[in-house]
Amino acid sequence: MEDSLPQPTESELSILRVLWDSGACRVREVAEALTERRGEDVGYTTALKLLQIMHGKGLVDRDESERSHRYSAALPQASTQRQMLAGVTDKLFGGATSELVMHALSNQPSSVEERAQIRELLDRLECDDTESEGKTKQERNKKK
Amino acid sequence: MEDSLPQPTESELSILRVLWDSGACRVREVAEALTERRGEDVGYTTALKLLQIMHGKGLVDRDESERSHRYSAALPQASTQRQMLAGVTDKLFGGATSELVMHALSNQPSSVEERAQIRELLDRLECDDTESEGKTKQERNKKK
DNA sequence: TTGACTCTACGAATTTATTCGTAGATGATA
DNA sequence: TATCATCTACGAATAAATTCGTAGAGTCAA
Repeated sequence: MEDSLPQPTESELSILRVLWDSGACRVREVAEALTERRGEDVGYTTALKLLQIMHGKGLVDRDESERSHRYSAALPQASTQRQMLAGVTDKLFGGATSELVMHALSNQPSSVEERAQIRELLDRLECDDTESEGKTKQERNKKK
Repeated sequence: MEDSLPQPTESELSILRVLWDSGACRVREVAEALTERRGEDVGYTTALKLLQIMHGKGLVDRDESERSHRYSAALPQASTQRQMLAGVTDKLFGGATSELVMHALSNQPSSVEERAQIRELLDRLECDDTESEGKTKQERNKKK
């Protein structure tokens, strides 16, 4: 257990990205950021309504201590990325992470530095596997 | 240019997966496969309607030579995976492929063999970069 | 040729997501 | 106090995705 909130919709995700980038925001700031990021105007009440819905779902926290409320993402970016990425891996690759990874690498350009970083991570993962020799993968992944 | 069809919706994607796995299918087969894959019953006419819509969008081809039509995916699986993965990379990681890759690897277990395969791919990509030394990345990626 | 069965087509109900207008409260200020 | 700007709340219009019912045609066999 850790999150288990509803998956954000497309628009909700774009709002979360604003909040992750900028920290707690007022409605006006969110509406302006959205307007800037898409080319198109996003009305004030549109942003407000979305934030209210997201608050209802628990996706954002709300600080009501001032008249203009401040909203912030309820979950850290990494945790949402993980949850949604797992969904994509399932829906698009039948759960095969390595397929997803290889597709991503083959189809989108990467720099030498990025690849080096990925190799490092792979090495670290190799280590983890070695350390826990003798345990099954299930045991290793058990959280508690 | 290569595909440029509308992105399949969630249900449409689940139908495409049936077609990719099984090749050309009749409506009945699709409906049954869907019913099996989700735990829940998917009505015959539901599958039919979806396939008709997808045919309208160009997502599937239809062979009408027999009374019960046969549907097949219009695009290969890999090409759809690439297109949708690019979308996810944008929406979830602001376009940073390497971030997506590292998240995927850190958060979902992988086997030694899979990691070896990924390293191989990374090496191959390294080669490509070396071969085209002196050219800018843009030049290298230019298609024609 | 009648009846049971299966198929396509299509309209329509339902659900979910998105956008926006309006009402009423609050606060600053002339 | 009257006016203006800004805020929240909320209903409702719109759009998109999903599900299903029914009509009508083709096929087969008794």
